Amino acid sequence: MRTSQYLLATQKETPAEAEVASHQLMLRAGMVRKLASGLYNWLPSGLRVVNKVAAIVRDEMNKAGAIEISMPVVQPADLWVESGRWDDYGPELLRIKDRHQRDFVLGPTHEEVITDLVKTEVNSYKQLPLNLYQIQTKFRDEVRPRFGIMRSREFIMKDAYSFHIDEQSLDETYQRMHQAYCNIFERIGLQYRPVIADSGSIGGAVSHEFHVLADSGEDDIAYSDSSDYAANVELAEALAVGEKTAPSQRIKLVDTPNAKTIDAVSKLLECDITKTVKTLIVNASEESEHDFVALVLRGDHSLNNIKAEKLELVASPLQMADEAAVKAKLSCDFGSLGPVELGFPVIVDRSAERVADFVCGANQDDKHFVGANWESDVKDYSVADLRNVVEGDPSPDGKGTLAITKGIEVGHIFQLGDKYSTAMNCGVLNETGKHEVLQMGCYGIGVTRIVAAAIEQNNDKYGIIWPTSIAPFSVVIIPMNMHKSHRVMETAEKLYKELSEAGVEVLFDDRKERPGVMFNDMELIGIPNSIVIGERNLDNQQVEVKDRKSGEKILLNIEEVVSHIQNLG
RNA sequence: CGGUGAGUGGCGCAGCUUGGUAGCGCACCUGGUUUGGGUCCAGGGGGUCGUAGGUUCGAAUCCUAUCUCACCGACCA
Repeated sequence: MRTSQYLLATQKETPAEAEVASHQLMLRAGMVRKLASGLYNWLPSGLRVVNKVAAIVRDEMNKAGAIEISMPVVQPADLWVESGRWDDYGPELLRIKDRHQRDFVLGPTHEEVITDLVKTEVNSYKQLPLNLYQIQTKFRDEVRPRFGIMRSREFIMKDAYSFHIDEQSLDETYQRMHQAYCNIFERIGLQYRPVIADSGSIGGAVSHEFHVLADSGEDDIAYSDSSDYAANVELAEALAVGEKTAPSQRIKLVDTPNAKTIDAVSKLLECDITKTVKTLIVNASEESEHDFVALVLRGDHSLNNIKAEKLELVASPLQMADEAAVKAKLSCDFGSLGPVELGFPVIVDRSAERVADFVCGANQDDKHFVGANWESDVKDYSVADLRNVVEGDPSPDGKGTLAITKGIEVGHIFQLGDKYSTAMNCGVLNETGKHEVLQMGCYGIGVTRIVAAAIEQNNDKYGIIWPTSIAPFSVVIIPMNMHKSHRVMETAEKLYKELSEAGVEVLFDDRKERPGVMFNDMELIGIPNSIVIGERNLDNQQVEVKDRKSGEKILLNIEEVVSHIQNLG
């Protein structure tokens, strides 16, 4: 491709709306242009990258035994009513009507359509397992589209759905998809982690997210420094920390005027914050005989809502108790609560339970207890994992300690079980001739999001540094003053022809621009290699080949260039 | 949905307080100049000042309504 016949569309200035690196660079490098909030045009360079990513995903999916199909973006509402998600999905689902006033949706995902398809096309267990996928545009009417391509409303996703006669078969395919995803991210060349995830509202039991590690990520991931363990912070199990010491003090009531927070109390009483506990009152579940449940954490730890609401005694969704209602019962404010003689169930975090001689609220305004102990002073309580993990906690798998990093979710795989197949009555005849509902798995990869994530992870002050696997071009020819020098032009044309014929994706910057302009544009776009041709080196029949990532330059004889570039992979 | 801020040539912005010929930089076009890291000079084209209404002799500027966008929050396969 010649730049003179291409739409390069680079720009010097960064549009004010772009916050994150990938968004800024994609705009400046001429990859995308915004059409409206969360909607983007893909320009030639951007589309080339999208297609590269899609090709790798497609190849690995095929290798893993999945079969490509294509389903419509517009879907009839009936199917969503049938699955129950017409009501459950909320405003993120864009609903439209056709000319006959029939309801349709723009597909944010395709569980309904695929389940309906398989229901009619697959009738026997002999046709299973089956894993179907598509690479296709999705639409989600995000509350707040942001970060450019990272969270747009329209995006390209690879979504696969597998169907099984039993859970064992589902698990086999799930493991195979897990491996295929690892292959994809490794082949693209990104730093990533598979993490144990919450299956969320899509339902199902087992689930992993695949995260590209980058500081601008929206999710927090806890991972072990010495094993493969990684989990979303929301889910990471928090083991007990701190030594369990024997009680050495008797409980004592002290005045703590105006000390309503853990910080204030520990400061006033001059005690370490890890020797305090805090008490949070939440609404109890309906099955419970009480109105409230007290959740007790060590002073420096924070409550994990997801863990809390999974407890039997706790109402789901989790709801903090109304302060007035608590005051009516205990006649004190939130700032003076403690687990001693509360009159409703007390659940203590594992780490809080290890603290002896602790400081806690006395359930009287402006009073706290010091030297309190579980066995002697609280007596009736249970212990559970309630808190968020923090950096330095022991890893739940027993190997190493946890660190926390930011990640960009680029893939998510689920074992759905029979949620959709039951709702939509999707089954086959089994070996005994009886109708059996299918087990399902679903596996998504954000193709366009990977493009943005790759930039987040690979850029410098000059621009994008594409991994070779997904670069829009493998090499660019940058001639110095070609329009003045016949020798330069001849060499450039020759190399362009030879590289093109060798099947190398080569860009030829034949614009009548100054060298600095070309260097800057090509570094911004992030092409992995450039061939600089100038009078200077032609005297020795040589050209310069420069690596975008390392900045290293080497001189090569002209006839060596093509094989050298090919060997770079 | 709540909070904050912004809408002026393709992009980045000034002008608004105190109403009176719509400006600057980048980009674009023409000519020259320069040529291994975003040259320099001269000339040129392009804007219903988000939209609608109002006040006024006169509105980018003041008032009202409305739309759009961004950031923070809530929410989220």
